[in-house]
Amino acid sequence: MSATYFKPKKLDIYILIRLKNGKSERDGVILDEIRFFWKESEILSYIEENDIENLNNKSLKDQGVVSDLVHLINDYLSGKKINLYDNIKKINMDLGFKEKFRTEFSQKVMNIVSQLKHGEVTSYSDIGNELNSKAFRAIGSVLKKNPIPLIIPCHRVLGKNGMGGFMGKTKIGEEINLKKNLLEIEGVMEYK
DNA sequence: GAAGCCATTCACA
DNA sequence: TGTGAATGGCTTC
Repeated sequence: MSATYFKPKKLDIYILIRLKNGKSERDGVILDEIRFFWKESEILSYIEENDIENLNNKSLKDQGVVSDLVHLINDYLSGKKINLYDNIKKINMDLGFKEKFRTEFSQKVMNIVSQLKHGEVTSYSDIGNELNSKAFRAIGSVLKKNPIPLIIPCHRVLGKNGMGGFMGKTKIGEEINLKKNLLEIEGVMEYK
């Protein structure tokens, strides 16, 4: 397990990236988690609490992959119309999709969300319709557990009557503002 | 297994 | 607007 963090040029936040090596030698690097922080000190205590070793570890098999990912995220946040989900495959980084989402339902939800294009938004009920399910709230529950926001663009899922939640929160706060910021970067104006 | 939790939605006042 | 019921999958015990 290793981690690195950086401050993107365009947003006043810190982004922590956690990685782990695949099970076998042949496997590449698996993206374990992406997490946002508003203060540098919060990252350090999070790392301590979760017993993360090797911050900015240089021994990870392929450090190039990490800097590629940081570049990709910076490009995306600068307004370039790239789809991180598509691009991450090109840099030989694995998402550990099946490991992260174990139930059929959550895999289907995440599949739909990860197919959303840059600037495209949907709603919890639209996803439900696609799955022939009325489990709108369950869809929210799945998205809440998304450990790799940005890559799986859960910020592109809005409620029928407004923003909906983000990162576990439903009331307007820093988290939801970040969701708004991301949508603004993508040029999405049709939300309240 | 059952109860309780949810990043929702819709109808009705 | 605002409340309250319906909803179904997931987590926790």
